[in-house]
Amino acid sequence: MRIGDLTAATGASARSLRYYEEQGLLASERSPGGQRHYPESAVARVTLIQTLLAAGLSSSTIYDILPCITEKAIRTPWLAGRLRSELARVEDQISSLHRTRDILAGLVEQYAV
Amino acid sequence: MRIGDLTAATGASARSLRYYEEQGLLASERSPGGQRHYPESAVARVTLIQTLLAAGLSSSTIYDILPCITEKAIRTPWLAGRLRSELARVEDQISSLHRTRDILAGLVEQYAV
DNA sequence: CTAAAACCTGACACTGACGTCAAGGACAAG
DNA sequence: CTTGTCCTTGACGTCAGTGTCAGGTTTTAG
Repeated sequence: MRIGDLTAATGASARSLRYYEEQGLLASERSPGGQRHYPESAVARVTLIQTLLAAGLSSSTIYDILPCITEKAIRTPWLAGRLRSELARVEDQISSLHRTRDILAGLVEQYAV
Repeated sequence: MRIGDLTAATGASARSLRYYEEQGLLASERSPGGQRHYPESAVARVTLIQTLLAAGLSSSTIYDILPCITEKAIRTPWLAGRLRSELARVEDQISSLHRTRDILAGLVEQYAV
């Protein structure tokens, strides 16, 4: 598939897809004319990237952990620590969001009365 | 208290406090010489602002909803809708974070084996 | 009174994930 | 072959929250 098909399939803009490639998150083959071609699996990969980005992971963090999602063989102590610290960060963020949700929910409830 | 005391009490930088004021999130009295003075209640207010910012609310959104946190009398249909939509956004973000947490936790578990 | 510390405004810098525009090349359909 | 659509690279713009620096004023301690 070409880049237009991938944008249609994932909702990511062409700009974003090129950016992901620039950051090493997404690979592409090139046609003789230089145009990008993606395998079907790229759809899932882009979806995953979007999920992680939406969770506040930076592209460089995603760059670090993506390989160990797709190829399970890569296990280094450094990577394990990286994963754990990102997990901790995400859990912190979740509890922070819970606090905010409770604040907002309380307000909404007051309004409903 | 002066701005230095407030930074000490909240951890927010002086720059951030001035920014909050610029955005209408935080009020201050001025001394004859023009220096900011805050009431004790400013500590709680800044803490709240930081919580909401950390949850990804924009300063303009916080500007909208802050009055109805501190003064409960303000109830308009528009504001109620605003609150509900922000609540929905936060809850979406929480579930997105849960997905990411599950991904990371699964990886960490694989590594632990 | 004076020196030091704290504060002021204004402005520019930065980061990250894009949007957007320009100027041109690639490619399928007719 | 041509036309229209899709694609390319490169570069600059954006936004939000904050860092930081400059040059000047205020407040506090001694």
